[in-house]
Amino acid sequence: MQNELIKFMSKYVDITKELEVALIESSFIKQFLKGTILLKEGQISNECFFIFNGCIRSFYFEDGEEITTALYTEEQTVTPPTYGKNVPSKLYYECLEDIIVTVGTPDLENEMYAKHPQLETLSRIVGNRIIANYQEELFDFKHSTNEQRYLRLQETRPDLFQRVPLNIIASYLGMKPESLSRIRKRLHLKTKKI
Amino acid sequence: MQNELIKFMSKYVDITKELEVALIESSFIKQFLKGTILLKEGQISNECFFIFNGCIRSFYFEDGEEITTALYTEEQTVTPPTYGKNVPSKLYYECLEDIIVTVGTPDLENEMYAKHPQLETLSRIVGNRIIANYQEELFDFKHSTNEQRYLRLQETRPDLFQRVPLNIIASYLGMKPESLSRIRKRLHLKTKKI
DNA sequence: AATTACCCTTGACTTAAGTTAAGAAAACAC
DNA sequence: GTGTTTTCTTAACTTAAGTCAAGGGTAATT
Repeated sequence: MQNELIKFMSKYVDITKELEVALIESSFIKQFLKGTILLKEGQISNECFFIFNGCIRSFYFEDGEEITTALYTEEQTVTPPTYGKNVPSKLYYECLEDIIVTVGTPDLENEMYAKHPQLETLSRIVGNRIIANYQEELFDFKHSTNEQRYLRLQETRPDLFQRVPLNIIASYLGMKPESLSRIRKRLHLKTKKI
Repeated sequence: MQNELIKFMSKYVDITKELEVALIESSFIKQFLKGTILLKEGQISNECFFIFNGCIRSFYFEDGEEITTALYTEEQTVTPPTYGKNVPSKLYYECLEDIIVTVGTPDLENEMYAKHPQLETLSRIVGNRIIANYQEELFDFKHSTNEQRYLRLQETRPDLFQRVPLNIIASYLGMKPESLSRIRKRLHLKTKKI
């Protein structure tokens, strides 16, 4: 199981055998059942996650309505915006499926950075990669229509449509379920006509 | 001038006197005139910037139209998504005003990280902060209307409206200049009625 | 001073999303 | 199995954004 984490990290930097052993020894693997709330609004966030298996969504309430902000699946890291900061979370984190994750905490992280400086380099590099991804996602989203957003998600994360209800996907895409339904209908008609 | 950079960094971690001196000695300060293109589409990006003064925008062409993806001003870092990667940039970076910046390169960065491990910690922490900001910006943008996006920009970066043409701001907000014009008209009418 | 280029606004029309309400369809519980 | 809840779709209506075209304003250029 830990190999997945090593594999993920190896994409970005060379992992020495020593570091690999340290990572495996220090990793806390946990399982949670579908429906588990990992973090509630108002709580302090002291945990981040790397998903081996399953799906997590983050959301908040606005006018009594759940707004889905993110959907995380295998090989993704889940770091609440308030992780390690002493401020209450605005977001809920909920397991949409049974999940298997490693759990990280600020203390554990700092301890590991002190022992293994390469890990800090790794963390910085992965961070830069994530920043570049967010930049691109934001730019793309800003300059596309709901239909293009739907099509892009189908291309980049087709699995989501097999495992997450459409109303949650609609919210994640920033539209109403009715709009998503209409878009899907339009596209089906087009493909049938061809 | 370098004090601004130190001030910026001090927000995130304690800067030792030794590091401060090293930063000041190693910093390349450059000036560019309004209209200068810092990076062109197709070029490799080997420079990042910290803005002391002025305004930079990034954009790309789509169907012959300029799409503005970002607007950077004082105390912001400008890191092209392809910075340090050996791939051609899709984006242009243009000075909307005369600017004063420090210029960073991957080589210089790595040299500094090797000499001053605290700087790597700093970089990691600032990176995490930037990630949290992008997350929030993306979530907010997804779940708001064009009018709310306009109002939020007015609150968070009112200076932009004094220094950047409205058609560029419209593009940055992901809408057409006509829409921005109508939104401003609607809002002016509302405030006058009250 | 006249010309040009650029920026901003306006109006008419088209298209799509939000809203409200209602009803299938599917999943779940008992 | 039946009943219940959740999810998904549809329709009618309202509202707002995109599109196209035109015109006014302002600053820069010659």
